[in-house]
Amino acid sequence: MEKRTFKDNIYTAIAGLTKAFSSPNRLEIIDLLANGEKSVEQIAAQTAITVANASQHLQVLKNARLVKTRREGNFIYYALNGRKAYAAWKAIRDLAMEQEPAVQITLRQFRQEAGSAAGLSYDTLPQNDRVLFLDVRPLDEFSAGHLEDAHSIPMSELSERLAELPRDKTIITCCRGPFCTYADEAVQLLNANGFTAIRMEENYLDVQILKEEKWQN
Amino acid sequence: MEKRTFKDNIYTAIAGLTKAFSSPNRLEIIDLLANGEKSVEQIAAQTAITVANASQHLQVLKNARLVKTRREGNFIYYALNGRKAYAAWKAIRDLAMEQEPAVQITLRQFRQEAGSAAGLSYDTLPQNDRVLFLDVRPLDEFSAGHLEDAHSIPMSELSERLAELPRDKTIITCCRGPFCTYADEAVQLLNANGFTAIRMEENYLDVQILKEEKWQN
DNA sequence: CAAGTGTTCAAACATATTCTTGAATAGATT
DNA sequence: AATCTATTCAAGAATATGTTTGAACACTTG
Repeated sequence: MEKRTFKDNIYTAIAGLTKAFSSPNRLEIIDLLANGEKSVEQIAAQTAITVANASQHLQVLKNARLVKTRREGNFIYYALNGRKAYAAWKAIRDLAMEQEPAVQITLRQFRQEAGSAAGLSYDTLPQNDRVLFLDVRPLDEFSAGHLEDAHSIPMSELSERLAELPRDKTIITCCRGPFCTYADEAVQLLNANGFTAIRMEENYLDVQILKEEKWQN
Repeated sequence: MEKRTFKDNIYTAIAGLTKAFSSPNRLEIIDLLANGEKSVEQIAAQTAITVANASQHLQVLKNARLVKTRREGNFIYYALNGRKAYAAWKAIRDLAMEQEPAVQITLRQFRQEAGSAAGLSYDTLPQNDRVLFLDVRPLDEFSAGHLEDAHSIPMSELSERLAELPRDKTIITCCRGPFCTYADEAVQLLNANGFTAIRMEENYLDVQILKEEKWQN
């Protein structure tokens, strides 16, 4: 094989993969699927994408092997395909948060308006009995994976279940990650009700990766 | 700010970044620049891209803040902008090598024809005096950064400088990374001349990241 | 200041990508 | 077998992207 042919083939193949990452809608889908499998309808409902369009994006992701499918009854559930697929999305996300001004500005402005200020990074958080980790994602996402010591109250039920929460601890709200707004809404609600709440920046997968890296060495 | 506006802005901004990664030519440029700064002409010469086209791709990369520039005399030198930019490219590359059949097949076939078989990963390599690390990249790239204990002979000079190499050690050739062919050519030349040579899979930056991760924890 | 060199720009063309709409399909339920 | 439901497909319009070509620009050197 020619040296040039080799390189062309390699970089073209990888570009096929990165193209799957290069649409806002697909990024939102990836970010969503990182929190557990979802049907096409569920995905369409949680994003501003129509069902047909979501289906097409999912085909693109599937052809790039970024997602895998599972059928159950009438539903086809899509899920992220493998740890490295998430790792790639995380690397891109981290890069954007570090050096993409539009991302930084938008994040800062939204958080400021939402009253949730800057989120805290997991590894700067105290791990003692003065804090409570509160996962406000829908229950099925919590079931699919969560921080060991997290308490679950889906955002949709939070206002009715405030009694479950301690008033003498700092509540760390966690959700789907830095671009998810559940944790911001939770912080707002909790602070308005006399609790002390802060949002965590990462999602549980990020924390898991962090811990694995620590163990590994 | 509306929740929806927030997410649209965020994911659109990040997609702007990933689009910069989504062209074969730009990926080749990124992979090249990871080994040290280069002028537009140099980049065009090392790839199959015309100067004008390379310049345009570089503008795209610059707008995405993936590369930075430095002027010296008549030349403008482009370099990768920051560790996270490389980390993102590496995450994508690793993902592709793990689960993109086209990449795996092309790599295997090329290496087989080149007689360099499968490359070895740095962390599986013995670090004793039975091996010699031989960096066959051009001298300026070696100068920009290399493995501590590596010996440098640019591929273009290798055939005339074989006398410098020991016949009683295993020679580990290293170059720009898994998609660079210098190390394969070197292995072929060395084996044909009675040396024992194997190519290393990673480049020096990958090894550096690997070592940092070990130190960190 | 003129000439030379490296780089960028602008226009034009061909090709890809995205979203919408409405119909088709595959599997489950009745 | 007929019906229902979730999902996918197909076609078309609007927009975006990649490459080539030739000219323009910016800086250095004579």
